Amino acid sequence: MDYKQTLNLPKTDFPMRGNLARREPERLKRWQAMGLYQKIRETFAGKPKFVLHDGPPYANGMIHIGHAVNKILKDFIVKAKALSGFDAPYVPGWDCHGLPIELMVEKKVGKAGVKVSPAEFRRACREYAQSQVELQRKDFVRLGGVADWEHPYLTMAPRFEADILRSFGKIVANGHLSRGAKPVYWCTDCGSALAEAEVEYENKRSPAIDVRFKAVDEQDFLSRCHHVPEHEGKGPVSVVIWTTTPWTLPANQAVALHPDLEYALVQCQTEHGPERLLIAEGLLKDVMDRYGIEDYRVIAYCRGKDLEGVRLQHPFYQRQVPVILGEHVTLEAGTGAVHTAPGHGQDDYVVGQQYGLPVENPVGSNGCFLPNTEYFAGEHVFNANDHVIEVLKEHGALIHEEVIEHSYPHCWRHKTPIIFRATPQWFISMDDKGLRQRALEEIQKVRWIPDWGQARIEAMVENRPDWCISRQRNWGVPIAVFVHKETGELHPKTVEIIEQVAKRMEEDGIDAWFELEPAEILGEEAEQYDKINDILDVWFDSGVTHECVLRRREELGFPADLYLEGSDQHRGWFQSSLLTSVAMNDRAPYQAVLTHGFTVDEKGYKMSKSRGNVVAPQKVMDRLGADVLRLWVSATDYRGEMAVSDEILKRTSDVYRRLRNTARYLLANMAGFDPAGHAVPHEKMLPLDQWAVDRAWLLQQEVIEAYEQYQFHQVYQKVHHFCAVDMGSFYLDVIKDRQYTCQTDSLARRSAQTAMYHIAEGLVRWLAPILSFTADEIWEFMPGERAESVFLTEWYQGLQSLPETSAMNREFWEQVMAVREAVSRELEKLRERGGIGSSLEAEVTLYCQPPLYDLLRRLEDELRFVLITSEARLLPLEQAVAGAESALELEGMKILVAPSGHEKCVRCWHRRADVGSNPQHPELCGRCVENVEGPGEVRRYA
RNA sequence: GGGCCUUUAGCUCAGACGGUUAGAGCGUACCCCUGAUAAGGGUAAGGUCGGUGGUUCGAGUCCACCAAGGCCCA
Repeated sequence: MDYKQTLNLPKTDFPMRGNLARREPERLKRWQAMGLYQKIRETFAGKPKFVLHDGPPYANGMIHIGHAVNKILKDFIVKAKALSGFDAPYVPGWDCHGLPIELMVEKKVGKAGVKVSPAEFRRACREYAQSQVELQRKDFVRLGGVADWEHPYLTMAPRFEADILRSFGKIVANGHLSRGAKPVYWCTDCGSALAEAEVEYENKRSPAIDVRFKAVDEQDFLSRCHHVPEHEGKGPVSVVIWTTTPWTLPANQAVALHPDLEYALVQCQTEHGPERLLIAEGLLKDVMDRYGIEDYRVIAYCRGKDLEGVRLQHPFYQRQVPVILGEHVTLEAGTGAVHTAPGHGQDDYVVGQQYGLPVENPVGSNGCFLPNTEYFAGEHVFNANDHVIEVLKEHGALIHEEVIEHSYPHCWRHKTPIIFRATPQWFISMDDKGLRQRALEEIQKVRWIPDWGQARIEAMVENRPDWCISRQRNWGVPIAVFVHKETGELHPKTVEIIEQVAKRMEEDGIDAWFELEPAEILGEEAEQYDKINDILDVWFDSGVTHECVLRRREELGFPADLYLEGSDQHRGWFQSSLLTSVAMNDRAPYQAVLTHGFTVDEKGYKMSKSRGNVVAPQKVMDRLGADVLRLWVSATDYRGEMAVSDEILKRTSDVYRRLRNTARYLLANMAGFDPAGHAVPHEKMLPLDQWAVDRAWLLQQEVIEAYEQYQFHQVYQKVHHFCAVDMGSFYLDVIKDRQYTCQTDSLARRSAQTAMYHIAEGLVRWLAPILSFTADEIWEFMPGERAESVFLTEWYQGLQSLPETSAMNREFWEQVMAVREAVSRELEKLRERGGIGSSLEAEVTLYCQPPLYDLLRRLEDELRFVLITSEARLLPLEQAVAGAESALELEGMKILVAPSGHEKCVRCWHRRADVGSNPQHPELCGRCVENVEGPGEVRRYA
């Protein structure tokens, strides 16, 4: 007789292999067809809200793995929050304006205003951005995130553009706007500013000159130095600067020294007679060699900081300039003293801001000095170099001149050298209305994850200069203001005008401003005003999504519960959002900010094309599936760098298979199980099954806690450990016999099935945020009535804990497992000796002292099922025979294992003395006979 | 060059208050099973905690410096 038919073997259609690359896209279609996102919204309507606000990726190029990490982490949170009973909407967005898109479009259609009209150019930008959004959306959707992909926010939507402008208007109304000047790359041939990306570095020959700046008050100067005894010296005292751009000297406002560098005052003889020159000590020899001076002597020393504030005479203008301090001063070249013209250099500008130096710019847009520039009016700056040198000579200020070749920025278009030129710009002032102070206060109130994020953004906000928000570009939201032609003041009704323009922009987008006739708004006043054509920095666009998205979308709300981006956004979006929100709302736009690290390769190096270590998310999804990618994200502690490599993904796939197979085995054992009719009440379940549910109950607390703390790698570790150890290695292995051999509808079997059912209900939800595709697939195979998708449910409430007072409580099973391990070790030894193969071929005798003896006694004759041996005898330790091995790590126990001498029951594979005792069933053991045609075996414990 | 951060077995992670032979899972090796089978079970071997120097009776765990990486600046 084929007794196999009398067994309850596992059976399921749930595939063992995920086949994710093929199956995931099918499931995506189903989600889309059923309107999953909408269904989730409806299901959770009315629950407390949790708003995770999506930071917009820039709409340019294919998504890389960093994008994937970011979106997947967000999805974990949104899904876990739903399971915890929150209404957690997620509206994705894209950042659509800005220079990178302009540059891409320039390549295609040419420069705005040159080959195409600005209006056409903007149209082309809009089309390009839209195409990039589609490209990226496709990949984002593939990742499996639940989001309102049909209705994302785009910063280039007309309504959005209008709201950006309105946000700007609020900031103006609150008095944070200021106008100033700032040096930018400037091509005198283009007659316009260049972006950094439009600058190329090439070699150029330039004059390199050394110039004296005489001390106005020599006594003051000398009193700050440490003198070498008996060398007072004589002649004028000067600080010497070195520059390769003589033409910037008319705009000089200061001389910068490094605060901590050592400077030497040198007595020497020049064509002007005896004099004293200040040079950085570390460059002294080089400088003297350059000047050809052999006879010199140091007569005093000082640190740069000793001279702060000393007044110097400008070399040819009738004005004095201060000595200032800057960390940017180096000993790489020159004299260690840096001529500072804030209107003509980035460093100079920054340090000039700190000292409140004027940002003077005597150079016109064509590169010629303005008419009121003494000596040089009308001359082009590069031609003026010689003239400047002449004037310096006339004033006795030139010490040395030569010509050098060096790397110098050039216009990528004209290939001509460019200059730094201060131009009028708009700023959000950090201090005029206390924005910096208020922002710092708001930072305190936000929860930063990890907590060092707070120190990081604090330092940045403390030190940042005013935010320059204007750009002289085409693809962006206009700074829609009018400035009085003579006074330079904003129109008194600027705030109202902005709202009028915003209304027009709701219909026509940004073109509404560029095509606006000023008279339409200003009437007769139009004559007196200039219409500003600058656009806003794109960081402003994304920085006001709290206004344009959170406040505009009904399902969201201000402030957000969470912003979540890469750690680079402390300087970027977190800060731009904070500053605009404080400027507009006087509070931070978020309650909490979470940052993740960047992806690196297995050696910890950043990913780059040149290194060839780039891992493309598309490839991972095509080869291994989005769920494996998601599992990798969950497994990695995102607080530091996140390493990816083939091996790491391989390991991740291994874990995936383990999780999948655990779920599959649970499903396979629930074949024919209907929870409504077959579920066993908790108190009637066998103690071992109660224990298994208890493990799940405990784990669920930890899983929920880990999700709440955004510690996804803990979820990963714990759930995996549960599947591999608690379930695979112990519980599921032990209950096989009971599952397979007991009667189909017996309590023994239904009890285990009930446990597996509860465990599966828990497991499918723990996995859902991470293995979204797989969990939803498992969901479909689960028995019982249930919602359409796992994402429409909350945490499973059917798990119960095991009472501490139970005779077989947690501690009891812990001991049993320790015994089991000890027995396993002995069985392994026996196996190595060739004594047995399967553990069912063995019999084991345990010689124990109390309390272990009493503990194991409780299992009665079911101990053998826990040990998966054909016999398990329990005897007092005193009766231990020779050959019984002491159990390691277990007090008072000896173990004797031996091959069973009995026949193997063909049905349950146990070797029992009673095999064949029933002539009707000569191949069966006693309990199998009972299970096959009797009332069925009774199990009480395991 | 500066600010912030990371560095524990091949991989991913644990390691309050400094204190027994540094843990887990995976992977690996070997064995078993063939009624989870492109599955499942067992046993074992792998770290001295990036490096150096301190504090301490005692440090992966505190301090200093260095190294290799990362983000953001310059």
